[in-house]
Amino acid sequence: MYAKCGAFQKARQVLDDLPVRDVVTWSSLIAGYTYYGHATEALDCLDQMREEGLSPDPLTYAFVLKACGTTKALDKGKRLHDEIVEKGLHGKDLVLSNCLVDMYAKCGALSAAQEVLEELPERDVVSWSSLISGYAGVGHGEKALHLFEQMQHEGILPTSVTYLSVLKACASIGALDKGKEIHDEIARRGLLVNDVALGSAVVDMYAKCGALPKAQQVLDELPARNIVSWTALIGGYAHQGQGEQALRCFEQMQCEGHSPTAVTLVCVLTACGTIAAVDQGERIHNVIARLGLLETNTLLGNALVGMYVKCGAVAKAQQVLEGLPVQDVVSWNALITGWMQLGEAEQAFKCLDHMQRKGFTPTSVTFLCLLKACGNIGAVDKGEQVHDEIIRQGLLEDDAFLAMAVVEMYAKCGALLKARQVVDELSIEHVVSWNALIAGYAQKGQGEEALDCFASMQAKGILPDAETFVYILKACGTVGLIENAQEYFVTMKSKFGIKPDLEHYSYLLDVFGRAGHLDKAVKVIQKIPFSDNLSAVWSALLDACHKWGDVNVGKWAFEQVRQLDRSDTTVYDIMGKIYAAAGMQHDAENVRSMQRKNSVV
DNA sequence: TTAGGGTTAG
Repeated sequence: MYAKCGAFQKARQVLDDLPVRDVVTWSSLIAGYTYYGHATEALDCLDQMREEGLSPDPLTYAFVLKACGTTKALDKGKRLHDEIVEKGLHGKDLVLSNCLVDMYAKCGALSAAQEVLEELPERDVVSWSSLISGYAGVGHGEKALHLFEQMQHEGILPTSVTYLSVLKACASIGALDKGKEIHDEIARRGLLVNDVALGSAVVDMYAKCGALPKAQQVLDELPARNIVSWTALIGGYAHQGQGEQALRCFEQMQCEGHSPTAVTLVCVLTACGTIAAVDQGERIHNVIARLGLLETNTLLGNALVGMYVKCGAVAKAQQVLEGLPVQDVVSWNALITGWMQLGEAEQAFKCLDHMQRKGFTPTSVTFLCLLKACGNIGAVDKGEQVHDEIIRQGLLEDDAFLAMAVVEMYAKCGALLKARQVVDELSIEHVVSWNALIAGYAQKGQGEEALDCFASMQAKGILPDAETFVYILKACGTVGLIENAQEYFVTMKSKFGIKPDLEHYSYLLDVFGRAGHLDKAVKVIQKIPFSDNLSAVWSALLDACHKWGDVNVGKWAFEQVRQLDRSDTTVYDIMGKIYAAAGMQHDAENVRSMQRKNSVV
């Protein structure tokens, strides 16, 4: 009774005073500890009962396995598994077997969890849900959805708990269509009526898939909503950069009488950061300080530092960080990012020094940021020091993005030979580091070298991606390789299955535009299969018309673009220049007056 | 006795 009420001291005292103790006594205490999240104490009790010569029964095992899961005590869990097998309990007691699946899943040993499930003579929705939850929890959404299919194939009906994990899986991989399907199924089964958690998970799924109007609609129509449902929506808006919407929801939520939790406040701070709403952020900061939440919550402290950083108030961020009761490497990284973004590489390195003196070890994120700072200001020496440190820590071996950042740093500093050397010496080759190198050559106008890299990477068996072709086309433009560009544009789809996007069309058009082949540039623009955000492409064509003095194509392009978007004033400027350069002052003046009228409207 | 919703740095 005492254990169940969470009165552990009293429960323990009663147990200690008992003249005779048995498995049931101990199990009750262990159950209490486990239930209230005191996993370490639960595991200690197991050792103590063994010292008294008592042997755990299936019930005891169930509780301690749960404790192993919450503390990620995989080794201990494995030993218990062995014991259970030795005692012949495995496969006899489905509840116990499910606890094993769950223990492995929670410890991240997902293949072990799956193995246990597959060996079971019979399994139920809990066995499957445990495994699915494990995969969904670490972001392996595809795998989780696949297991969900398999479960249904065995004729097992999902429960609300299963759906929670499946929705999480959809959210983690942005599987909107699948998520919608699940939502429909849940609604059809009437499960949303009295399950706030499930409703929140649906809101979260839509929000994480970027379908915010739908997320909002679901929240509005929920029979019951709580702080979690609101937080999911606010977090969704914040992540999509829709800070105003997030803050509006935050207001509405409070009007409905829900008090924010630390998690809500983290999301709201993120929202403030996306729209640089430093005043609002400061108000939240005051609320947090008043409630004393920073004492216990590092995440909130980090979010606060991140908010000031994103608002550009980096000095303030530093001040806040220094005053935090608990700091961690994330807040330091946020600060270093802040200085980097302001172009203050010196300050960024000072922070590195500071954090190391405080005993924090820099992570890949720290190095990524410092490399960016060096690249931005061309500090190749500093960059080389960072590179050496990364090698010393052995981080280049398994982090392709860090390798890419090293290459990018050297390339941006103009040390292209060094960049090439790094790529050649990488133990794990990945397309992103080649992309950084090719981009570097393209940026410096060394088109031939860029194409040479492209050949080398393919010779090594690395497949190009969409980004590779962006830089390849750009490289062709810098040296006027028209035929090559056309060929690459065709083969990226035919040979590599990469559908060209707007950026590819823009660079192809630019190749022709730069070379004066305006007829070909026009053909490119006519072939673009999308209609949104085309103004930059039209501007590029007009620029080319200006460069080559082609009034006719210019006039045609000008009319087309005016039908698309009359508010874009830059095209009037260019058209005016084209007329003026051709000596057509009257037409030039006409365009300018159109522009004036337009800006009045 | 078994599965469970919202959060930070690039």
